[in-house]
Amino acid sequence: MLQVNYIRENRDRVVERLAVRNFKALELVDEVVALDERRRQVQTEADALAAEANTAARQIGELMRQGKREEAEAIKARSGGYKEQQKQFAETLAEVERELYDKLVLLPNLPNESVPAGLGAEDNEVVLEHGQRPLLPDTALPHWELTAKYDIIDFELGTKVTGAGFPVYKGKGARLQRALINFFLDRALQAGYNEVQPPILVNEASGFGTGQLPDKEGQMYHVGIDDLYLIPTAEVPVTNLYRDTIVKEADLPIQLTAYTPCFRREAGSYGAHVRGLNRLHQFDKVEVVQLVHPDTSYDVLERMSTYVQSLLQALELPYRVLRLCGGDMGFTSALTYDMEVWSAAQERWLEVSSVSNFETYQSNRLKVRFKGENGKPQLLHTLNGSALALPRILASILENNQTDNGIRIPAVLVPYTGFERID
RNA sequence: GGAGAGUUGGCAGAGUGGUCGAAUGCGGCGGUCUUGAAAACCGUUGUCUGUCACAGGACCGGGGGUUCGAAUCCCUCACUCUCCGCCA
Repeated sequence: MLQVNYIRENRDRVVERLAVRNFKALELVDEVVALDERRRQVQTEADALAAEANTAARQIGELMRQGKREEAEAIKARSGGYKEQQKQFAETLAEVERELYDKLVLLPNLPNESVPAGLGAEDNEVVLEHGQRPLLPDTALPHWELTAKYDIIDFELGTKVTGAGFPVYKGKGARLQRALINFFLDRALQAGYNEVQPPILVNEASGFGTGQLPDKEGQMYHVGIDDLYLIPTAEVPVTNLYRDTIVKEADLPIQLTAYTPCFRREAGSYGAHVRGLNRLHQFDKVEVVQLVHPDTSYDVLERMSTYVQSLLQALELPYRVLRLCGGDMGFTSALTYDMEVWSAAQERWLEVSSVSNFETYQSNRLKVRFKGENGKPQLLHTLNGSALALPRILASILENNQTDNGIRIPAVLVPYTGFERID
C-alpha cells in the first residue's frame, strides 16, 4: 500500500510512475487526495470536540472533589450532548477512512526508474543469458513422458487421491525432490539466510499483510471451518512474522529462508503449456526474504538476483534473467527480476524464480519498521525471491539431462540424492 | 471438547470510576565518578495522529455498551495459562 502522505506531496510523480504500468491513476489519485483531505478535516473537528468534552469532564471531577455539587451538576447538564456528537463524528470518520483505504489498496506500487514501459511478457527486458542450450536427440521427451517412463512422478495417482495438479513423487523422483530442498536450504544458509519453518496455514490478517487479500482471494485455498488460508508462497507467513514490529536498525538486514509446500488454485488454467510440472496446485519451494534498510534495498536486490543465478549455475541449467516491464510486474513490486530456465524438450523458457523489491509497499501495510538514528520509527524495505521453486527446476533437469541410458543428475546434487542417474 | 483464571509500556508487574499514558523494578539511552570498566548516584526512555512549530486528539488484547468521565463496570469476540478429556 502506498503512503498517503507521499501521494499527497507527489501527486504528479505518482501518476507518471504508474503510467509505466499502463495504470491510469489520475482519477484515483485525486480521489485519494480528496478523501485524505476530508479525513483530516473530520479528524480535526472530532478532536476539538473531544478536547471540549474532556475539559468538561475534568471540571466536573474537580468540582465534585471540592464538594461543589451544584456547579458540577450544571456542567453535567450541558455535557449530555457530547456523546451523541462524538458518535456521529466517529461514524463519519470510520466511513471516510474506509473509503480512503478502499481507494488506496487499488493503487499498485510505483515502478522503479529502471522498469521498462510495456504491456506484457513480450516487453520484458532480457538482462542476460547464461549457459549453453543442450542439443537433444530427436528422441528427446518432454518431462511428463520422462516421469512416466522412469516411474518417478505419477500424475494420475495424484488425481485419484486429490485431483489434477497434485502429483505423487515416487522413488528416485521423491528423493530428487528432497535432495533439491536440502540443497537449496544449505546454500541459503551459506549465503547468510536464517532458516525458519513457518505455518503453512495463515489467518486473514496475514493474507492482508502481504497483499494476497482482498484482491487475490480466489487464488488461495480457504479452510472455511476455521477461516484459514493455505499459503500460496512462504512469503506470506515469513514476511508476516514481522508484522506490527519495530526492529533495531542494528538488526538489519534480516535474512530469512524457508522451505514450504505452496498451494495455488490457479482456477481456469488449462492446456498444453500447463502440462506436467509446469503448473501445479501443490508444489514445493524454498523462499528467501529480506527486511532491509531503505538505502540498501536495490543493492540487496542485485545480490539476491546473483544468488539465485548461482543456484542455476550450480545445477548446470541454461537460464536468462528478465527485468519485468511495467505491464508484467506484480501489483506490489517496484522492481522484479524473473529467472527463466531453458526447457530443451519443450523448447521454451520456464519461469523458475522471481525476485522483487517491494520498497515500503508491503511494510506500510504490515507496519514493519525500524528505529533509525533520530529515534523515529521508519518503514523498512522488504524483498523476496524464490530460491527456488522445485517443479520447473525438476522438469528442466529431467529434460536437459536425458540420455539414451537414463537421466544424469547434476554433480552438486549427487551427495544429496545418493545416486547419479535415474534409469 | 469440558471447567476455571488471565490479557496493562521492550520485559516483569501495580493500578476496581475523575488528579492515569499509567506506580515500581529490570532493560535501553545520556551524564557524574573512574586511567578504563563495573558498582553507585542523577537524568531520560512507548506508538499513532496532528501542526511551520506549539497546542490538541487516540491507544491499557479486538469490537460494542453504561457514565459528564472507563485501564477500572457490563456485553461480546479472539488469544494465553491451569486442570480434565482426546491425541501424533
